[in-house]
Amino acid sequence: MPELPEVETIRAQLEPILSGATIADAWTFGTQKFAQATEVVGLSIIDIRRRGKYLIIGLSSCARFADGSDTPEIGGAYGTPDIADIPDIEMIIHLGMTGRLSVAPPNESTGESVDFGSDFGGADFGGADFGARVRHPHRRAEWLLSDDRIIEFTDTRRFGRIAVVEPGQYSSLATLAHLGPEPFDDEFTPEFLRARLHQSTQAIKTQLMSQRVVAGLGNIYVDEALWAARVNPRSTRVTKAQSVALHDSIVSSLEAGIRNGGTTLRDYRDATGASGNNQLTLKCYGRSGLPCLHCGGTLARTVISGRSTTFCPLCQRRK
DNA sequence: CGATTTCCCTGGCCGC
DNA sequence: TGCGGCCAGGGAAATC
Repeated sequence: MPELPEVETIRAQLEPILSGATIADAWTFGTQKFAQATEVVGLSIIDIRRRGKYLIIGLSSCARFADGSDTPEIGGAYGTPDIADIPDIEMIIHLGMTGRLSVAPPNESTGESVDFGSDFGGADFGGADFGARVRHPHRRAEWLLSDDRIIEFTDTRRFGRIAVVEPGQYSSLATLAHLGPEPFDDEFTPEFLRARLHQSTQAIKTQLMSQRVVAGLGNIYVDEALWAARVNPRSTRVTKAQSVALHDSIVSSLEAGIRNGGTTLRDYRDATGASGNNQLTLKCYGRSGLPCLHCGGTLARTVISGRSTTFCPLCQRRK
């Protein structure tokens, strides 16, 4: 499931190849969750940023860049734009559980049908601008670029979402509107973490999953971070020492995820179609019944706010 | 208003 | 081999 490291991996791959591209046409699967994808036709991509698990694609009707040219200068870290303009429009993409983004080259974009393999059997939705084209059966949106490449959004389980908004106007996306700080920002400190956790009586895992305390954690990285910090997922309070350990483990588990190209358990692929490698480094998630790598006890499974949770009953005792 | 529960989706897997 | 049932889970909506 794409969490912050997976979304960041995809963002870093897409920004250099899509900055400056102009969207010539768009197609969407016929449901409300993806319908707004067509509202960006005619606009140019000026940057691709990320907040938590949300991709934010900045678009302008008249792309101008900081150096005065009409082409972007690539190289900014974490989507920092080198563009003078503030986007006219933002397209927000959430990958949900199974969302994938990729960019098809021109020779696969028009003309002959694309062979997706015998198990797909996708229907031909060919239109005038996209040409005759067999779409993957779980394709939810496509954007045809003026250079004939196609941005493809595929989402088997349709938990993803696409929204087009005025820049910074996120009231239609409640979670994004109330998103906590980025885990790598200076604002996110052990003191901040502890203070925010103590504002609610909900279980720590529930709070971290809410995105309101800190942005970007999902089920995998939450379980990893709580285990590494030896904090019980049902705790409602943390000591100062625990807040330091938990802050550190949140940051380091997410950094490891990025460094390893994301976690592929089943569905996740990056923008090139490649699997990540972080699943090889997981020490807690999915290991219930196996030995705890801290204390040798047996990791247990429970359910917290409807989510499968793995933890060590011995070294993650409630305090 | 905050906390909790339900629902959306589909493919993979299990047992019979 | 086929099939019913269950599980995975981010986030929005409904309910408590």
